[in-house]
Amino acid sequence: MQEPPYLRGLNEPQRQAVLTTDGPVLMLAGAGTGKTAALTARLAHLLYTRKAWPSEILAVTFTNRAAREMRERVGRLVGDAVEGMPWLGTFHAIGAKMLRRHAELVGLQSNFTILDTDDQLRLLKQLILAADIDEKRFPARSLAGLIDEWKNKGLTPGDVDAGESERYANGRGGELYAQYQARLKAVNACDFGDLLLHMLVILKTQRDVLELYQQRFRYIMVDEYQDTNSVQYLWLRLLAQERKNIACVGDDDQSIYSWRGAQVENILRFEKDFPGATVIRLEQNYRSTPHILGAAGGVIANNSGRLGKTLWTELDVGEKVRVLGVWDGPEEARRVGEEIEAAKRRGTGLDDVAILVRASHQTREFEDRFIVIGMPYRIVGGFRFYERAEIRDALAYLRIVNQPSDDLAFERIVNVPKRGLGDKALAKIHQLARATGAPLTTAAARILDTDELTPQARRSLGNLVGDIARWRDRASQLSHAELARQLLDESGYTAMLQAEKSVEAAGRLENLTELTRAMEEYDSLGAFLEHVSLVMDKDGAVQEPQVTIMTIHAAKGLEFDTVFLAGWEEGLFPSQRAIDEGGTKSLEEERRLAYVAITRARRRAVILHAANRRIYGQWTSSIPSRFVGELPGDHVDSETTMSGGESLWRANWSEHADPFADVARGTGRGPGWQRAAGQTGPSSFTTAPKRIVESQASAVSIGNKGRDDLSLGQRVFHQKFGYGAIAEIEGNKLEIDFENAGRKRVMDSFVTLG
DNA sequence: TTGTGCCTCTTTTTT
DNA sequence: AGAGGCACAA
Repeated sequence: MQEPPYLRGLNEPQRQAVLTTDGPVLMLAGAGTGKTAALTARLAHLLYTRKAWPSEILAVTFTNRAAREMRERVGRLVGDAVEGMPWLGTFHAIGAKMLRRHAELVGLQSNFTILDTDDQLRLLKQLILAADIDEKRFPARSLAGLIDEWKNKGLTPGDVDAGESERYANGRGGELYAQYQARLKAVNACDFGDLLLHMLVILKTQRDVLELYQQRFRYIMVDEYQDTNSVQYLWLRLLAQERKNIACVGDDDQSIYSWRGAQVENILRFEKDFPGATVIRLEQNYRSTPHILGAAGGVIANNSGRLGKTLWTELDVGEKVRVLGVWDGPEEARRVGEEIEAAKRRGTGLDDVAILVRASHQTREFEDRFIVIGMPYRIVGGFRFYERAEIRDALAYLRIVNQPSDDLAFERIVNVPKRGLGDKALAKIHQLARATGAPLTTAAARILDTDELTPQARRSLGNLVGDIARWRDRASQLSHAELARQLLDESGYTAMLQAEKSVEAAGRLENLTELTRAMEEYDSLGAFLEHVSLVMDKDGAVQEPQVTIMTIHAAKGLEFDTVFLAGWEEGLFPSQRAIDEGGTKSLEEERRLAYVAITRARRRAVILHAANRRIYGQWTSSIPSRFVGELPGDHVDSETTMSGGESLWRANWSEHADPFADVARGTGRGPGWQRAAGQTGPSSFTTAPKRIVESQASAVSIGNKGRDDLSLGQRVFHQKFGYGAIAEIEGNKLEIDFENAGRKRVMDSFVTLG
């Protein structure tokens, strides 16, 4: 008998994970052990053997990216059947889908709006103000954080006890939470947390609904189980209670989201929660070399309370992990740039290279450097497309057209662009709205008939109200993309950006064009708005090969041939906060982060640490991370560009302007020093390190063909810096006085004639 | 109502 | 350093 195609190439434990379909299954899958392959094969198996119809499988992931990937891979195995899988998606997408069907059970209408964090914060600020609480002492942000935490734990306002309530404004936390929920209901909206919490309440209180879903979902699969929080856990437990066919995949060593409410305990406790569970360990790693696994394993071994896995691989031993000590942040960026150029010459594609950092601000140093040397790069994360102000503004306009009662959208755009409708006018509209129980748009229309507003404000508001009414009329006749374009023009939004004439404004205009283009792919305005609320990312167009720069968090689940791990210094990684506040738990999470970081690499990993770094604008001397010290010696090579250790740094001072002559320097002996000094003891600073590497003077330029279209004084345009005039030409390097960015040195290949 | 200068704060951020 | 918030002036 021929075995089905989806089993091809799977190892024994993977097969077991695929074929053990019934009863609870816990799949402990270490980094790079092919868990997605096993998971998708399992899905294919369920469909192939007719154990379930596509619509009878609940498959949840955390990220849209993971959901997309799973959909694609299952599609490859079973073809179109995947199209019929309505319940494959993120927790939030699935929550939203269910909630729209049962919205009335929690007092919402099924076309409720999903608020973004901006709206949420604005709403909370209003409540805080109304409650006469000093927002300086008790910031809206912390209340938002607290409410989010409660929702993550599955607590409704009624469940918040005095002790919890005490955490905000002397015990008024619970009261404000209740008010917030009431306001959300009033404007027919909910936040991200509600998508899960409302559904949990429904499942808990409505027997028939629970039974409906328990019946429907013959099989449940959960990816990244170590990252589930309490609501998600409670959800799953309810849904799986009846059939108990639940398969969870995870890796306790990769739990890095506790600050978002994730409970590693969920995975540690699985066998207790689901008695009789089959536990399957995936330990064969297909991704990394033995040295990389050895280095990662050595670090993570310092954590306690692990379920424990031993990764092994059949791959060749490969290169050792390199630890590279440098003078300061700029040198770190310079060195990485040089290394990448060298790797490129050896044939490594730039798409195979990533730089991983602990905190997003670290990306900047690399960005600056890469612009200078002309290294193509992309930054993942940071500002996401749909979180940009201009996109949110545009969306708010669309929301107000789509949903007249969307008060928060109205507030957002009422004075953007500036229409002379400030706090005063808005307060009056609010007052009328409250008095009549009408939404803000209605109140705004009514207030025009009164003499509440100044003539100027009245005229301005009249225009806006008329505009909105007109757009609403057109909504039925025009495509929504076309509507968006007209709306942006007629509202004056486009004009506002055009008037600004800055590089940023030009970028914003482009983003808006991109937005309207993206809208064309959706059937209706409603469908598009649902997409943007839930899928807060944009699949960027594939283009030329680029180096990827991102945070370690963003890199989870990805892999690269060569990985640079920057900024392994005490205070940066592990972060100062983890050191100061969270105790062992936080430090262990940082260590897991280090583990995730190292295991992203297939063949080469380079860990960097700088002796000096500017933190909050202040030059600070730093010592290598304790995690550097935890790397096992047999898997690591250490180098430093500061030859001879500390004593010779002074010689370097003449070459660098010493920016912190007055900063007290520590002893230089700290957690990571032993490793950093090249496997020598803490007392042997005078011993020469294993290898001395001199920093190259400057980077090699790429694309060296000179240009004959450039001359002094020529006006040019640069992607990042905008318009400027050439002040100096030196080979293919230019000095340009930018109108907004000042004088910068850039490669000629990066400018176009302005 | 809008523009300004000072003060504070600063991790990570899948949804 | 750099952004965002807030109090005050025009």
